[in-house]
Amino acid sequence: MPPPSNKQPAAAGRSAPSPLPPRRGRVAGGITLLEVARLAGVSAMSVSRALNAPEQVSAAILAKVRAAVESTGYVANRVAGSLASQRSRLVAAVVPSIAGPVFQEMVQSLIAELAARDHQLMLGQSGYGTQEEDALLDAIIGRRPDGIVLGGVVPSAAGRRRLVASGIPVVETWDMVQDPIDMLVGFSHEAIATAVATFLIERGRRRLGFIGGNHERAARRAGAFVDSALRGPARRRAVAVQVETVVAPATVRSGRQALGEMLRHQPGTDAIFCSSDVLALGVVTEAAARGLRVPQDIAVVGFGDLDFAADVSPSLTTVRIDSTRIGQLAARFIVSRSEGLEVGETKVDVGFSIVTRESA
Amino acid sequence: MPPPSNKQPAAAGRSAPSPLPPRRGRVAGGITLLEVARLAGVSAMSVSRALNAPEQVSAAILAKVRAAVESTGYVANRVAGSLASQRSRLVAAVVPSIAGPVFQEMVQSLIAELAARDHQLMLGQSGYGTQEEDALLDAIIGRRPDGIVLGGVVPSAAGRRRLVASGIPVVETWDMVQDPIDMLVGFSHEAIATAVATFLIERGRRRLGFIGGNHERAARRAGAFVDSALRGPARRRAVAVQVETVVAPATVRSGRQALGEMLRHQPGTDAIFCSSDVLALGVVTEAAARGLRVPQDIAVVGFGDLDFAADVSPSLTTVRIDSTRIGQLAARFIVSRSEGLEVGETKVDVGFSIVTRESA
DNA sequence: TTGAAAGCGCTAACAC
DNA sequence: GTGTTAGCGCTTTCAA
Repeated sequence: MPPPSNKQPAAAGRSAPSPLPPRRGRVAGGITLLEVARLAGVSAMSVSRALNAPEQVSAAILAKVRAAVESTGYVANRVAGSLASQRSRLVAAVVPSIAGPVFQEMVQSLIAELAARDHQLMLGQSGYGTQEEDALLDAIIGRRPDGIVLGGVVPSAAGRRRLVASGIPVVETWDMVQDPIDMLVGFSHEAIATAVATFLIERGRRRLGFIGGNHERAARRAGAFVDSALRGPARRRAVAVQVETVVAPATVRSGRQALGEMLRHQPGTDAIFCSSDVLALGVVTEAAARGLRVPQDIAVVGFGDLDFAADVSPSLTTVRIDSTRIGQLAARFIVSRSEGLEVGETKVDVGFSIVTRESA
Repeated sequence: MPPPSNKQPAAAGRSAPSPLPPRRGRVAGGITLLEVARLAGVSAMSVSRALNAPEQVSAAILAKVRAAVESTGYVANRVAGSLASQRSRLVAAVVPSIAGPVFQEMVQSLIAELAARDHQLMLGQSGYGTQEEDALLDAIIGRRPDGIVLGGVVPSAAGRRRLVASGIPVVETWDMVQDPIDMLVGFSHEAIATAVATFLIERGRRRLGFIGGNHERAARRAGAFVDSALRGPARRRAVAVQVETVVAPATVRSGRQALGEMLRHQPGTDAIFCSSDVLALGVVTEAAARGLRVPQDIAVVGFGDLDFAADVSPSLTTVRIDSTRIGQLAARFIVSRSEGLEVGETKVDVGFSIVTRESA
């Protein structure tokens, strides 16, 4: 034996020059797979299999392992599992804010659908500026989630590049963008705006208004709304369209104020499309306060079909999106992808519907 | 060179009897710390330090590492980091549902506060029965988060035991329970119910009503409300109190229906305390539909001070909780704990206030 | 079906 | 300040 002999029999070491101190103390931690294996009198691998693929294991081993797990209260460390298997069973979602009820339903269905497939959701909020958003994306990528769901978030060019480079499956939602990063589940803001404009014009409205948040999605909707309102034969188009912008997140209050602005800028407005039911509720409330009758004097269309839309007075005509389906599809796409399954078409337009109620 | 020469220079091997096959193929993965280190011409540890504790590293190395990171687009793998350091920088939160806007504000502030301290939030939804909830807790424990925040969730005895056994810091919120698992940030449902009952009685109301969800928190509030309404000298107490229960989650519709029930069971009810502003909005709406004036004929008090409370008509008198503060404190407690800092008092009552507006 | 070995990518501990 | 070593707790791969 050459120079300094190895003092530590159990540990491996290069054959060559190293002092090899005794056990270096790392913190203990809880019960591990190995301990369960010893207790059950089987190998670690058998425990792992019993837990993750019970069908590959004999009944005898299964019973022993289950008993050992039961008696120790062992809960497998998924951090270690993730590192070894390169699958985290974690999915990240980024939304502008969970405050607006718009993304709630999607997040909820994401959580539920993922839980059913033994995955968990990590939730991030963007909407604090590009800088922070890119940092958030890095924090997410660092966790190597099995997928990333973007809810109404348009990443910066740099963010987009990192996303692509990471190789992590991405599902963009809410918006049928032209050139998706990867997968896509959404609907067309333009199509909605066009449909609502047509809806209002067909009902004889001619002085239209749009109230939306100061973000890109609303802006796109506004543009399409104006365009389609002013298009077509003279008898089938608006004579005026006005757009008002409110600071996101939209509130009932900002809706009330926006109606004031709208009427100041465009007196005689006889129909308003709001980019959120919350805004619409504000508009309806303010209209009542001003002695305007809804829908006789002014028609109001909201967006989201939130839970209160049907039950306020007057009930709200609104655009309904099946957000639950969006969440489900996003979850399924990601889980399937990470299980190596072929998923068919991964660009899905879930469409929308106009729910006609009293306000329009 | 002795027997089977080591074919693989980079890997260690026991000195003794093992066949040592060649490289066993694991999937490649992306760029690793080691590659960045090679590129920068420094050790892996220096890269790790440059990234996590730049103050411990010389400017020269820092620059080299930064350049290498920049050029490769390297994003450190936190799964590996978590396993090695026993700190996941992940915090889990469990709420009954993010659909009810009640927990939204807390979750939002949790996310924000955690992000500011370089932690992420994992979100779970309970409220699918004890079975599922315990499974959810195990899924969470398996990820070894740095902390678990329980929002209005009362774990089963078994769940509680596993939580304690896991050694993971737990913050219970929303409710000043008697015997917390670990840390606690909340308020007293009883104190609120008592305060509201007193508030209404002092304003001359005598036939009180309570409308709440069919869950334990609301039940506690209902009990305390009834108790304190019927306590005290005859001239300062209610002559009747009626409790109506709605299926959670509360909606405007269920509030409307509940008012109907209330008036059927207890005609002449002149004040109602709702366990959510959403219910209160329903009650107010239904009252208007029935020709009852609010607050003259019937006073309504809500709970939550949701964004619309001040802006609907009539504006809602309601109980306000500083949920943002709850989220902040919960995040701070957990992060401090996982950094080994002493946190002082970890049972905090954040209190509440009654916001008086038109409806009462 | 079961087990042994190696290693996922990082950081704690220690030595220099 | 910087590098070396071992190992976090699991799963993949391969061999029996």
